Amino acid sequence: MSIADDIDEALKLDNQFCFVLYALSRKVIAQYRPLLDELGLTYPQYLVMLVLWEALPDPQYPEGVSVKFIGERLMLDSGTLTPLLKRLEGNGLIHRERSRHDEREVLVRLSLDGIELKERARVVPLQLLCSVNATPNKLMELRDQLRGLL
Amino acid sequence: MSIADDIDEALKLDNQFCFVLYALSRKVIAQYRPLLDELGLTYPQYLVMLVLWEALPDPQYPEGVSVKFIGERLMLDSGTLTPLLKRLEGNGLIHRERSRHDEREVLVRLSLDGIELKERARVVPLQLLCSVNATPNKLMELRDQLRGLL
DNA sequence: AGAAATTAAATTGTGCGCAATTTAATTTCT
DNA sequence: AGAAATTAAATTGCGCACAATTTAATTTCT
Repeated sequence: MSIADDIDEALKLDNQFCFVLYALSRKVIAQYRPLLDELGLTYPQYLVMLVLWEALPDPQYPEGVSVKFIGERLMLDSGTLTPLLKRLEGNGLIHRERSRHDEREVLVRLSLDGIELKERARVVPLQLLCSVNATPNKLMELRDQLRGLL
Repeated sequence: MSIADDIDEALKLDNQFCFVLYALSRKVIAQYRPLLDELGLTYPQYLVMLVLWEALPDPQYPEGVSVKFIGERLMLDSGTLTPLLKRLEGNGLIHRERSRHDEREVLVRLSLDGIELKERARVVPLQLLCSVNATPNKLMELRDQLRGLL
């Protein structure tokens, strides 16, 4: 087995870590789709709602959280988030307004509908678990290993 | 710890397997970007080239491979592939033409530039490995575990 | 205080992904 | 053979991702 052969092997699709990651990520998101359709959310919108449901009860953010805050949690920039947040606002799930303390920031808060949606979203994680071909413990173990690469 | 608390835990961003998958997939693709920029390819275009470099020397496909074949390897449909292949054709890396045997099919072949590009792409897998924070063996192990979920 | 640098969002433009539909060719029935 | 069903790509439309730029507000220097 020569070095040239090693390089040829590395160029094969099935040997590529990143392709498996890319394909599996799309596959699992596809498994979320029917569940999130019920809530009227896309997967990235669902992630934003998770951030808001988790942070906004916290008295640390009485006026809402900034776009920057959401972007840091999800590793997304304003080019992705601004139009996404406008859609969530258009669907009545959130409010957006400029911060009074720092006019550069836009603060995002949940609307009543947005707060209520959390109850309907509670079934999603367990439902999804059923459609994945692995035990919860195995998934947690894999999750922790993958997180180490982030 | 009540069941309601378990559900609240499951709704937290950091506990979600899928978010880690989604974020890591984007992060690793971002690490490919500077390398692929050198080749004038996006990551999905690189994957198509990998399929072609791997399949087209095979005498089983003397006339090229169909869009369907590429789509099955990459788990992508014609809605994604048709415009992507048109861009690769526009950049002179591939040829596309209707099959004579079955006019429904479009056969994709490598151009001379497309064949030559493989030599320049040979450095990519090793270069990428250097930018990932894990040993090759660890990555192979993770890859095999993730592939089990595909 | 006033210029320069930094920061937060928004905007613009390109390229995916994917659902849904359309078009055209081939295969399967009867 | 001819209708019906199936198949392969293409097309249409929407929503991300992300690079690059712009706009406006705040902070840092001197």
